[in-house]
Amino acid sequence: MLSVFMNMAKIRSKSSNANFFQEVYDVVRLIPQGRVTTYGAIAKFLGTKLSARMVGWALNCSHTQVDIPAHRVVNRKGMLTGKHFFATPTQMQELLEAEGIKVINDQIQDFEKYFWNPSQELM
DNA sequence: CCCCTGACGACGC
DNA sequence: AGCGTCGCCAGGG
Repeated sequence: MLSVFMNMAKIRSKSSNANFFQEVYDVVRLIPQGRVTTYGAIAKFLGTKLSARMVGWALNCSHTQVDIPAHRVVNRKGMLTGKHFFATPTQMQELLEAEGIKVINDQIQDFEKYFWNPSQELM
């Protein structure tokens, strides 16, 4: 948690490529239950140098780590493009629905309502 | 070292 | 409103 602020300072000076996984994980861990955010929002929060692609890539490497709620990260349209990388193809949707988020055809319903913007919420 | 490949996103047509 | 292109940047072949 607090490391996010450390990260912000770090990034402001110079972001470390070696630790940017950790920076992504820290932000993802802060996503409240029942809320979702996007790859791009995380990338922007961490400084735009990290393109949204890199955020997805970092999450990919984290699929072993259990304490990362990666299911709360979707693309900018609210689609579950990463569901393929979970244990089962339906797990991501099941996790979201267990938190009260409705998903139809890999698309989160009322996405704007659940969207959590780190740049805005964390300051 | 060059080329390809992405859990993405902005833009143009 | 959809689809194609291109920029993004780290790894792998």
